[in-house]
Amino acid sequence: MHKREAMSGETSSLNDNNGSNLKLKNETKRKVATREDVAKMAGVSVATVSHVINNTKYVSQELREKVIEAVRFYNYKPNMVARSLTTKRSNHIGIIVNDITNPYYGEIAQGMEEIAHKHGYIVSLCLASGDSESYITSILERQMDGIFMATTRSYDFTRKHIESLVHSGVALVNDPYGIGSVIKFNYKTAMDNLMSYLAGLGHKRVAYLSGIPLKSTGDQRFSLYEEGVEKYGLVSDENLVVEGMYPYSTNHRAGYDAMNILLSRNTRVTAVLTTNDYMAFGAMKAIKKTGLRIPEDISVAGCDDIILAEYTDPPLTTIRVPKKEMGRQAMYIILNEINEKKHYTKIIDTDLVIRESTGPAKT
Amino acid sequence: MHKREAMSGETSSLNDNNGSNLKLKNETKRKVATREDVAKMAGVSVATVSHVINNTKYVSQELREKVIEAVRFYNYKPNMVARSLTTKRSNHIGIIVNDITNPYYGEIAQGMEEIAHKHGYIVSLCLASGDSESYITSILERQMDGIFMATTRSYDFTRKHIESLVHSGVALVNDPYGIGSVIKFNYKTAMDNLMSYLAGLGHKRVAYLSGIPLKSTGDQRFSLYEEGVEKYGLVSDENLVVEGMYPYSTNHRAGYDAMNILLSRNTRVTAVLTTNDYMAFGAMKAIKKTGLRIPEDISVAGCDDIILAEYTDPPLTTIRVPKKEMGRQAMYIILNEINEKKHYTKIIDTDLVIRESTGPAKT
DNA sequence: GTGAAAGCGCTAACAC
DNA sequence: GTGTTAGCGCTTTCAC
Repeated sequence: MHKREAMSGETSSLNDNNGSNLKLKNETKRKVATREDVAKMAGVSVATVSHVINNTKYVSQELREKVIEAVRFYNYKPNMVARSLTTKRSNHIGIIVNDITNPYYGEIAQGMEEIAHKHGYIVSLCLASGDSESYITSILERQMDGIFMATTRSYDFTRKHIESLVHSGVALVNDPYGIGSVIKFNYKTAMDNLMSYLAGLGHKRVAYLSGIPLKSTGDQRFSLYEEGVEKYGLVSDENLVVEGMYPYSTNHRAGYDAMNILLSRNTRVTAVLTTNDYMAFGAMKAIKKTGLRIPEDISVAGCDDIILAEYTDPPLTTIRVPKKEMGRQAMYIILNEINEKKHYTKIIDTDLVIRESTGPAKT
Repeated sequence: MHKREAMSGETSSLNDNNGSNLKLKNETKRKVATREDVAKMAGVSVATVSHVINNTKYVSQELREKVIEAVRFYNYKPNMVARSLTTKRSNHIGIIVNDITNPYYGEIAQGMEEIAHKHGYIVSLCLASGDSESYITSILERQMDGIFMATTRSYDFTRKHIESLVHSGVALVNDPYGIGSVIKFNYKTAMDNLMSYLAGLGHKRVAYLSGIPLKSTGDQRFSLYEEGVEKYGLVSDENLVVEGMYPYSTNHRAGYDAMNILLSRNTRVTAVLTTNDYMAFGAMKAIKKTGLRIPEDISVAGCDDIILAEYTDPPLTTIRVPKKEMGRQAMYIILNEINEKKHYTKIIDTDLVIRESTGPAKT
């Protein structure tokens, strides 16, 4: 790493007082105006400054204007850290995601941030790949007001972890024990359409590639897959199911590996469903590598409909889920939960999107 | 939204004192143990508790153990908000990105978070699509220690904005005015290889699709493109350059639109370069839509090498940039800058990755 | 309508 | 080696 001279003039610029008459208690620290400076300049008390800033009590037009001017003069910004300390509200929420690299989570985070920002909240990233204990600690230490556990890995969190959050009054969405609020996608119609569509194309042996443990997580889509197999008279064979392995992941690599396992089982599979689109991409790669064609030899369907699903070779049949909307709704729930101390349940519908990665079963 | 009964038993559970003898000043607020509770239980002063927790002074083994036990008993976590107020360090940094939906930014954010988390920092998301002024305010209010402006839209921030950050002592990486530290990719070799490669394939009319204004941002890649055109004797024609339009964006939509503009100009183009992979995806879509083939009619090359570039139809030739590493290094720089009050410059090399979206020029 | 002052949980002198 | 205490910047009773 190349060091170079400080360009901002360091100490000299730090001592430049911007023309104001701030009294600096500590010359070496940041010198920003506080409510006291503002109060002094406006010739009022700090309480009054507080009231005009927060609109928390009527203040005469005259003083109000003086305060506003002083605020402007100093370019004064309230110190949220100090405020949080007294109000016990950090206006800081967290989103726990598997992998922010996956546009699926990116969209959720984006939707969430949109609403959070609009309401004066800030959202911090907690990556579920790390040590979950340390994130719990972080959430607690930072006095976060809420957490959206938008991760398939929420089972990494013990009941004790979650309870310590609840105990501290953290608003929870999608905790693995259903203690807080719940928001989820409803795959029922979309999955039924998908299974019916595949059955209609003559598929008998449809596989399910999962990146996560199936039973413990109660994956709704897997249940619907099983129902579909039954309903449409498909072959029920546990060799057609590839479960995730520790350390569970649902990326393209996981899809690639799962598909190779499936192929090695010689199941005469003609269609595969995956946990998400990323896994579908990996599965497609594995299929092509063996010289098989999509969809002529094997049809592939993903889930999520991330942007890229449209651009793959061939374009991916998948289930479209309103990701950004989930982020927004999760934030609304957290906002409500913080204020009302109530829990909510929200179900969001999904759709089947048919593209070219699925076609008639090989005869 | 369906309301349902609070499942956690609300007030009753909030009054459940967990067996501890915390004195609750305010029964309706969160009741978490403070250092005072811990001190009392351990029979020491609050200062001593502080010292064992922060390892800031020697404390006798005996007291140390007592403190640790009390900490464990209460499951005590230091209140970072209070700590920040006194230390004037929030251990909170921000990353400003265009679009967290783009895996390019996802990877950067992930690398950053990895290092941040390891050092007790938390990273918050600031989406550049929103009102930049409000993010500046937020950064200031929250007393953030540092900001990585990992966005092509940093020109949205005025000099005044940036100076207010500097003035408050916020460590800056990649601010648009070069006041703070700088981290960037070096495209020189990769771009030269790409231009030489295309020239070798017989391409004479190579286009450049940008999502951002070209001159003002000083896009290094565009300069290198121009150099390459010169060096390899390609056709220099401003019709081959499509500049971004306000509101600038570099997503697949922007690529689609830019490609359509290019096609409408009848330039007999045989190869196109784009600002990033997302734009390349859009460009490919536009090309295919007109019935042209890739790469037989038009070659396409992107930049970034996001995961999906490998899976498109056809797989995309692109420039591989170590995104996660940039995130890590940016965080290291911020860490250093916070402690050393120095600025740094870091250049990261990139590579050309040739896939099937580029081929011989149409004759 | 406005101000004084207590207190949020912590750190860092400074005493002892 | 350990304890006391004065703030950090803010909100919020409670007087005036």
